[in-house]
Amino acid sequence: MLNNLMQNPSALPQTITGEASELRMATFRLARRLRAQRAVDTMSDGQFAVLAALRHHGPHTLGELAERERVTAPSMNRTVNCLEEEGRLTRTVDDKDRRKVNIALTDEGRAIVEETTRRRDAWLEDALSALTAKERDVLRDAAAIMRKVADR
Amino acid sequence: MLNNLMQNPSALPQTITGEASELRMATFRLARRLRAQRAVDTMSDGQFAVLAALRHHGPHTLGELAERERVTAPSMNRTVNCLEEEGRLTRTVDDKDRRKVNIALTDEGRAIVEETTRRRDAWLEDALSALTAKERDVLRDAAAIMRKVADR
DNA sequence: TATTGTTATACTCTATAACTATA
DNA sequence: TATAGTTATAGAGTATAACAATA
Repeated sequence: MLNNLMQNPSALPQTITGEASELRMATFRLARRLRAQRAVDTMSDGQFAVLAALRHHGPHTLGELAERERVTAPSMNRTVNCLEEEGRLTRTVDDKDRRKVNIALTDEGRAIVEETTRRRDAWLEDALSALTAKERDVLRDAAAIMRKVADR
Repeated sequence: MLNNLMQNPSALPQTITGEASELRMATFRLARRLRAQRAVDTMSDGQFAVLAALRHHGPHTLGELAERERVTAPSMNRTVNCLEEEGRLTRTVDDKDRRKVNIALTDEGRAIVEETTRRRDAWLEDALSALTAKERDVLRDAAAIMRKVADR
């Protein structure tokens, strides 16, 4: 292998190029199928992302939510207004700094996140159960590596 | 393993449940990072998806594009209008059925798809090059399995 | 005076309903 | 009469600029 590389410096990059394309396409395709599984069909991805952030990272101020989801504060304000009207989260003024609002999930909001998560995992579990034990091992190892790649 | 299953029928499903969650989160996270790499920052995901469909599956009628992207015909019409005005695709009336329009990429449209693809793969290649050969093998095998799961 | 959130306004993308042209 | 596409119109999500409340 090292020898091959010295004779042809592009051998490794070429292999990685093809592998990257395959992984990119497979990732997009699987993400698309998973995203289609949701508890509330009428909710946008942006709205669901807010509920999921609150579920996994606890209460946020408006500014924190906007930064996490990479939208402007007015835009996040509108999304939060919709979710508040629908009873999926609550706004309360912060006691220590009364400029801030603390945004937290209601039980209903939490239930929506958990039900969507459950449906996505159920769909995927069903698919995994049709694979061989060896194939599942590969995917288990791959998941850890993919997270490392995505979070770097 | 079989013995274990017979003594405890939930052993396999529990393993798959955790594995499914890990794979779901890793897939979403990697897809998000990949999607952020694009050639034209002002183009929406919906617009890019149309160009990519034309690039990979050739010319489409308006109805075919709408069905493939799961939007309504008026909605697709508007997206196609924008892309046509920007010179990224062409509309031509079908010779055999003059109700239909054939929509095809221009050279500029094709270049945008290819440049975005190139950027995403370059980002991913860079990440893969930091992994061990064994880790890349796992991802290569996983990509094939993920496609099988997504396409079933 | 700076920071946090909100309101005003406008543009894009989505939808449904109505319309035009062609088969 | 049915089908393919388009136009009319409205609702949701995004943005920037201006404003209000608090630190």
